[in-house]
Amino acid sequence: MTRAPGRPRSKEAHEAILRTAITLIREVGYDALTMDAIAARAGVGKATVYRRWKSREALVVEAIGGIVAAVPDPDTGSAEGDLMQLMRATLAMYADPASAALLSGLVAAMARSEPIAQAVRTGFVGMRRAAMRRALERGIARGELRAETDVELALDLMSGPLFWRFLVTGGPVDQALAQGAVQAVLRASAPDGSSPHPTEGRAP
Amino acid sequence: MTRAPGRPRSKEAHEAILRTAITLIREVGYDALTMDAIAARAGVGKATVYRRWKSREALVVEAIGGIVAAVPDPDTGSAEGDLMQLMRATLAMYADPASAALLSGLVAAMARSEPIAQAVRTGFVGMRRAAMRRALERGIARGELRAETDVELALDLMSGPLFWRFLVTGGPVDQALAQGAVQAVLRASAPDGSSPHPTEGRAP
DNA sequence: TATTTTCGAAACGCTATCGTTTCGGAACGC
DNA sequence: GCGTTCCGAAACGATAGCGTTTCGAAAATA
Repeated sequence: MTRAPGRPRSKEAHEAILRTAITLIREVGYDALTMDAIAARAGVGKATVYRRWKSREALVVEAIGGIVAAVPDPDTGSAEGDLMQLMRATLAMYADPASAALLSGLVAAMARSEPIAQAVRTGFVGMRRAAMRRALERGIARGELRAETDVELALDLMSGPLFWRFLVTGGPVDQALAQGAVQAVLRASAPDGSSPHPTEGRAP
Repeated sequence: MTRAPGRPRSKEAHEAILRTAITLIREVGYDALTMDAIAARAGVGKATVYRRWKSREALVVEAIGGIVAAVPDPDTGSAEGDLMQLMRATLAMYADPASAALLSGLVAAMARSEPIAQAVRTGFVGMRRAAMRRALERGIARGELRAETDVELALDLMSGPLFWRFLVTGGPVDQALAQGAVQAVLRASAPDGSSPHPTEGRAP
């Protein structure tokens, strides 16, 4: 690895810029995000920003990748227990004003920028999704869910209603909703002849 | 009713402005929507726009109210038939690039403006929701669904996954998804002891 | 006909953001 | 110590949207 001459780029500035970008998306959304504001808030010259990223989009893509939400990876012994624990973590995200604003701010950006859409899908959304997928697959392996279960469909049946209520209907994004979605998936994918075993409630 | 003196306001201009606002939200989204562009495209002076609406937000709220999507109100005799027909209409909306762009353009606006959020909820989203609610309630009256069914939850279990896939995962918003969501609701809300009767498929 | 109001079009001054450039100084390799 | 590169800060000209105002013409009432 050759070492370039001259002063090396400041790691602190780099991280401060990414951190500030996320903070500002939370506060004002993606569309209202300006390079001037990022540089000023990060205590950095604009030239320093443009030296590293050629556009706002490129900066945001990298910043999104840096959001590493703490997603649990539970193994309670039952699909219902695992899924509900993951759903509670998602409820907490929607309940946190900062995270919620970030999400709604990114939705508009996703619709207009494919790179940003991919970053969100493989980033913090993808992490949650992967954890839920593992919980479902363990449930299938245990025989709690049918082997032919459409996992992608099941995932969207659980994540979708929360997102929909949060962004569109404005209805409560609460435990009852999470429970209803999980129960619907468990009942729909229950092995033939098995009776449901609602240990946490029944739904809808 | 007294008649004001002077030249009356042009109904044509009024409607052209509202129509153009919708068209431009589809094309560029809400954030990039400008009064100059609306006036120019509508063939109208900016003063004419500002004479009627004091802000872009007020204009958009009224324009949203004018979107009267043709929502079917089916009565096929079964909850499954009715719901699937409504879901197919929703699929068609997502499949239409114009409507889809409009929806994603409005999501960002809803997050930042409560009047706009209300207009969307009571407007074209509310119409679809009301039709689905009627289908569910007929199903309850017929005994296809339990009387204690949480109708609001059931509605969100069906609408949410489509919205989620469309905006976030980018997965297919197709018949299989609609069917999976409807089947999950029907199974979850089936009366005790009844066997499901999947006439259109099984899911997930 | 006289008066009033709206019409489309254009220009106004103002502010904000863009991406670039310049500046003196600081941090590195050689 | 020298050359190079990056640093934060500031200013640059350009573009764009804001909301308002002005203009002569058109459309209504009285």
